Amino acid sequence: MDTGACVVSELAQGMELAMHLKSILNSESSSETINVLIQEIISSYDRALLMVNWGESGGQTPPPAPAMLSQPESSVSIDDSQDFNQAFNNQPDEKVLSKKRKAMSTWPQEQIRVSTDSGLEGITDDGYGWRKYGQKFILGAKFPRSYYRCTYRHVHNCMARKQVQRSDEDPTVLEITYKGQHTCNPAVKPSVVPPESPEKHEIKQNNHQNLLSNLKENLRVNTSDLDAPSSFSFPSASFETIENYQQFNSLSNFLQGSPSGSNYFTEWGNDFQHHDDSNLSGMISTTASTTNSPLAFPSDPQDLSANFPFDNSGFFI
DNA sequence: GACATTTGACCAGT
DNA sequence: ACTGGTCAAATGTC
Repeated sequence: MDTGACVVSELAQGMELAMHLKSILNSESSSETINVLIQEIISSYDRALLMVNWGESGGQTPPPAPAMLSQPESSVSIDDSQDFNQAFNNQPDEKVLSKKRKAMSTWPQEQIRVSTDSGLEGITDDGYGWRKYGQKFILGAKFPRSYYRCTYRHVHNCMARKQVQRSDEDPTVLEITYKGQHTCNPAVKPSVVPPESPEKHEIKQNNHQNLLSNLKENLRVNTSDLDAPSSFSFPSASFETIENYQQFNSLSNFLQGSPSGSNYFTEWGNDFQHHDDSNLSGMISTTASTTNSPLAFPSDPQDLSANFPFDNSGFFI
């Protein structure tokens, strides 16, 4: 099956699952059933997105779905790579400092590219807290590389790290490399982090609603043209002055979900706007896969069920 | 005061 | 020796 057909199949399956979900949300189904359905919908779109990306990069069929949009604690089966788990389990003891860096190079690694041109600030937020611990100009690169580690490194001995670098070719693209796996669980964060204030909760809810309404208004998937993935359009918004490094750095920090930034934008961004020229793979591309993607889908069943934006012809309504 | 970022210095790998 | 990655003191923000 070619990429386009696979994408259509995945999207169709997602739509079917969404319909099913919508129907059972009106009945008295268990929350477990609902969660399973939601996870399957997410996985389905996840695979479709991967296919689009791989299709564009060479028209190949993607590797087995890594469920890049799924949370690690998902109850649905995820294609957990054995290599990944082995590498994860072999994370070095921090005491062995002399061999630490060498060992770290073998940690599971995932690189994604996120375009800041999309206005999808929240798309890089993976629900984890990150703390910047360094910045360095890399030889041959126009822009500095920023180093982040998990905020709960000491609390949960979480050794997850990530590096963020602006692309030389396209300054609006952030290349984010994740190293290691979180051993902290975002679900237990409230024991460490104070509960969200009502104001923040309201902001978050508004973002959900903005997301959905803007998706409905602006996002269209032309299923008849899926062999040309660029037709899968995501919107665009203007970026700040490129030459101003400080501005970029501030934006970068904002994107990384630092507590002073946008931890509250945990879903697919909050400011979709229509733009015909941007394309999905330019906005997001994955060059390696793990089960712990930074990309998050709305997890609230209400958000997913409300006016799920496909019609029968495969278009977003 | 607590916590985050910045940035020069230091360390380890090649 | 060079480079990338990390540390930690200084500084900023809430």
